[in-house]
Amino acid sequence: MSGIFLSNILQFKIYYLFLTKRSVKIKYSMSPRTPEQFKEIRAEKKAQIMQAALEVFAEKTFQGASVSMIAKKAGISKGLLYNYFSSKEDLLKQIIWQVWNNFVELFESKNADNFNETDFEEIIKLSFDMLKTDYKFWKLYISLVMQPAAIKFLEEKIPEFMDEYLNLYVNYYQKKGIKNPLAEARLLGSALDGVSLNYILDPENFPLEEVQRLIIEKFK
Amino acid sequence: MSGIFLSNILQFKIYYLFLTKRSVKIKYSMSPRTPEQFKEIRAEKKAQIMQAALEVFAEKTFQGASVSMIAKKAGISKGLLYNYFSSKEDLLKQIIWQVWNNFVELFESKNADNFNETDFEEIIKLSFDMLKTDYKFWKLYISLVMQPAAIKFLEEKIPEFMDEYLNLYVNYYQKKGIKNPLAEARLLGSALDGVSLNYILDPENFPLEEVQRLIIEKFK
Amino acid sequence: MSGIFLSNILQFKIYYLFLTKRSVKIKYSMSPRTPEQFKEIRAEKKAQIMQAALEVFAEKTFQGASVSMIAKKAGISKGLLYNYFSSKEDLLKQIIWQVWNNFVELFESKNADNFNETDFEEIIKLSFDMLKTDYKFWKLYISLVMQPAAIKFLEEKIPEFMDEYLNLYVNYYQKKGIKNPLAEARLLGSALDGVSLNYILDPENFPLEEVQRLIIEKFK
Amino acid sequence: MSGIFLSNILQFKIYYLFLTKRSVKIKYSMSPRTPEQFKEIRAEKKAQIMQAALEVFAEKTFQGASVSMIAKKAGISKGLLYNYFSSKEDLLKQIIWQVWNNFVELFESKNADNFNETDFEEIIKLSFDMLKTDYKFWKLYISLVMQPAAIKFLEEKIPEFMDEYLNLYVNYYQKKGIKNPLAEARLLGSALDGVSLNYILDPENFPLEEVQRLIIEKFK
DNA sequence: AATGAATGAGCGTTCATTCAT
DNA sequence: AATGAATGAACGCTCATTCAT
Repeated sequence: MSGIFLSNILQFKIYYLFLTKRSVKIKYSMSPRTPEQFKEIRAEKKAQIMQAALEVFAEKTFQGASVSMIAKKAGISKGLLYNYFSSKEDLLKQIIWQVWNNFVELFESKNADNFNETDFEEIIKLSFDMLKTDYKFWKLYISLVMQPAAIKFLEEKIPEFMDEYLNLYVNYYQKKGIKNPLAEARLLGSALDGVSLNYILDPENFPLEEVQRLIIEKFK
Repeated sequence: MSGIFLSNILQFKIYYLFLTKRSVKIKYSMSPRTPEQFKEIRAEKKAQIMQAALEVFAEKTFQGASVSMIAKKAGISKGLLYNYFSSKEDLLKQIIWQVWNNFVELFESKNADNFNETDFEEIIKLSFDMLKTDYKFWKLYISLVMQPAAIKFLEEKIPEFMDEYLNLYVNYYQKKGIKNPLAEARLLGSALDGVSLNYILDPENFPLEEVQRLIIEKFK
Repeated sequence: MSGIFLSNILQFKIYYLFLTKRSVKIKYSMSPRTPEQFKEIRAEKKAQIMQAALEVFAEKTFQGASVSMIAKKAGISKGLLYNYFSSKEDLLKQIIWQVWNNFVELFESKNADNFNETDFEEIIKLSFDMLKTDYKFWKLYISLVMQPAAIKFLEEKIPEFMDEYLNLYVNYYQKKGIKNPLAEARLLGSALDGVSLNYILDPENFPLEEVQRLIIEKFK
Repeated sequence: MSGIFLSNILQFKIYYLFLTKRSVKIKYSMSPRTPEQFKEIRAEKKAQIMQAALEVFAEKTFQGASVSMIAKKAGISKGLLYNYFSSKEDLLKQIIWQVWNNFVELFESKNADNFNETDFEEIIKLSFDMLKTDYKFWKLYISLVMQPAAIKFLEEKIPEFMDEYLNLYVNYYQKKGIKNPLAEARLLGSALDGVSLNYILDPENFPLEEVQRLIIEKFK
C-alpha cells in the first residue's frame, strides 16, 4: 500500500457532491410509479444509507458501528437496509469501492507527459483547498480508510494503480534532473498524507496555508 | 491533536523494552511468597495482559477484539483479566496512558536549548532506525493509536504537551533564521508521520534510507 | 390419526391431475374480460401458487420455507400472494384440506359391500402403480404430511373419516372369516404406510414389485 | 435410506435411560470443584439440554424450534447453550449421532448365524414392548428423524449399516427356504416402521397386542 | 490468585406481513 | 390484479461482565 490513499484527495470532490446532493427529500406524484421512478428512489435511498454509514463507521469504527445505528441515522428501518445491501460488510465495500473508483478514474485521465511546474503548484493548491472546504468529508474518509476492515478491501486494488500514480511524480522529478526521483515522490506523498492527517486532527491550530507554501517551495 | 503521535517514535523504545522483556515466563519458588513477590507477580501478569491486548487490538480493532481472545493470548482465564482491569475499555485506557506517559516523561528530559544540527540529524536517524528495528511494535502502535477509541483517550492529554514538543523544533528553526518556524516544524512532523505510515503499510517497497537522507537534506 | 394418511394413495390421482394440469401457462385474449374469465384466472393462479408452495414446503419444511421462495417459484410477487392467501399458514391449510377433501370424497364413493378379492388385488396394484408413476408427487406429499404443522390441520379431520376407511377392510376380512379383522386391517394399513415410506426414501434399491406380490399373498 | 430407521427400536433403551436418568438436580458441595466435578456438571447439563432440544425439535420441527425455546425448556440462558453446542445445527447433529451410535453399536454385537425362530419372536416382542413403555421417547424420536434436517445427517451413516441389518433377516429367511428373502425382509422392516408410526400417532386406538401377534404369525 | 459456568443485552440478519401506488 | 418498498419482531449467535467456588 502507499501514500496515495490519503493525499491527492482532490479527485474525490465529484463523488462527494454526488453522495450528498441527493439527501434532499423529494416528493413523488401519486400516480403509479414507472420503473424509472423506482430506480431513482432506490438510487437516492442507497446514497442516503451510504452517507449515514460513512458517518457512523468513521465515528465508531466498522466493528463498533451497528446496523441499527446506521439505519437510525439514515431514517429507515433495519430491515430495509438489507434491501439495498446484502450485509454490513457489503455496505462498507460499496462505500470504499465507489470512492476509490471515482478516484482512480479521474486520476487516470491525467497525462503524465505534460505535467509541469505550473500543474504541480496547481494540484497542490487544489488539494489543500479541498481539504479545507470538504473538511467534514475528509475527516470521515480518513477515519474510515485507516481501519483494517477498509484496508482489506483496498489492498487488492492499490498495487495496480500505484505505479501509475507514482510515475506522474517520478517522471516529473526525472525531467527536472533530481537525483533520486522515486524517493522524492514517496516523500512528497508521505508529506501530503501526514499533512492531511494532522490537519484533520487539529484543523484550528494547523497552519495549512503556510505549510502549503512550504511544500511547494520544497518539492516543486 | 498533532503530528507527534506518529513521528518521533524514538522515545518509546524504553517502554517497548519494558513491555516485552517481561513476557518471558518466570518460574517462582514454591516457598510462601512475600508481599513483594505478590506485587511483582501482579505487575508482570498485568504487563503480560497489556502486551497481549495491544496485539489483539492492533489486529482486530478495539471493537473487533474480544476479551476472550485477549485472555487466551495472555494465557489466562477471562475472569482473571477482570482482576486486573475493570473493563475492556479500562484495559485500552491503561495501555494508551502508559505508552503516553513514558513518552512524555522521556521527552521532557530533553533540553531544547542545546538542540543543534548534529542532534537533529541524529534524532532523525535514530527515529528511522527504530522504525526499522521495531517494525512489529510500531505497526501495532500505529494501528492502535489511529482508532477512534484510542484517540478519545489521547485527545485530553495532547494539547498540554503539544507546545513543548513543537518548541524544540520551532526554537531550532528560529535559531537558524527560518522564516516561518512553526510551519516548518509542523511540516517536518507531518512528513515524519506520513513516512512512518507509508513505511509501515508497505515496508518492502518503501525506500526508507533514501527518504531519510532527503528529509535531513530538506529539513535540517 | 391412522395409517391411511400414507397408504391408499390411489385416490389422490384426480386431485393431483387437477393440481398439475393447470400449471400450464394459458394466454388470454386482450379483449375485456368477463367475470368468468376473472374467476378462472384467479383459480388458476391459486393452483399455481399452491403447487409452488407444495414443492417448497416439501423440500424445506413449512417453517424453513419462506414466502419469498414460494412467490418466486410461482412467478409472482410476494404481495400478490397475500391477495390469494391470508397468511403462510393459510396457504398450508388450504393445500392440506384440498388434498384431503379430494381424498375423502373419492373414498366415500366406494361401496364396502361389493369389495371382493379381485377388488383387493386391484386396489393394491393400483396403489403401487401410483407410487411408482407419480413418485415425485408422493415424495412431496409425504414430506409435507409428516410435518407437525401439517398434522395439526389433519388431526381434526381424521377421526370422523377413520371408521369408514377401516370398515372397508374390516368388512372384507370379516366376510373372509379372519379371526381379528381390525388388527388385520390396521396391519395392512401400516404395512402400506411403511412400504410407501421406504420406497420414497430409497426408490432404487427397494424391491417394489416383489413386495407388492408379497402383500397380496399375505393380506388378500 | 431404509426401514430400519423406525423399527427395531429396542436397542435405544439404554441410551434413552442415559438421557433421562440424569435430569435430576444434584446439589454439589461448597468446596472448590475438582476437574472431575466440572466434567460431571458439564455432562449432566449437556444431557439436560439435549433432552429439552429433542422435545422442542419434535414438537416444532428443527426449523420451527428456536434456541430460546430450547434454553427455556432446559432452564438455562441462551448464551450458556452455546457453551455446550457450537450451533443449533450442532445440537441436532449430536442428538442424532448419539442415538444412532448407540443403536449401531448394540446391533453390531448380534450374531446373524444364531438367529432362530425363538430369537425372532423375542426381538419382535421386545420391540413392541419398548414402543409401549417408552412411548414418549419414540414419539419424539420419530418426529425428529422424519425431518429433512435430521435425515441429512443420517443419510451418510445409513448405507454402510443397512446391509448388515438386512442380512440378519435375509439370512434368516434364506435358511427357512423362503423364495424371495430380500423382499420378505424389506416388507417386515416396512411393516414395523408403519406400525411404529401408526401406534405413535394414535396409541389409544391402535391394537398393538393383536398386531404384534399377527406380525409374528405372518413373518416368523 | 484463579477458574469457568452463567447471564443478558445486543449484534447482524431474515422474513411474514402491510401498504402506497 | 399486481408490485415491491417498507416495517418490526424474532431469529441464531456473540460477548463483556459477574459470581460461586
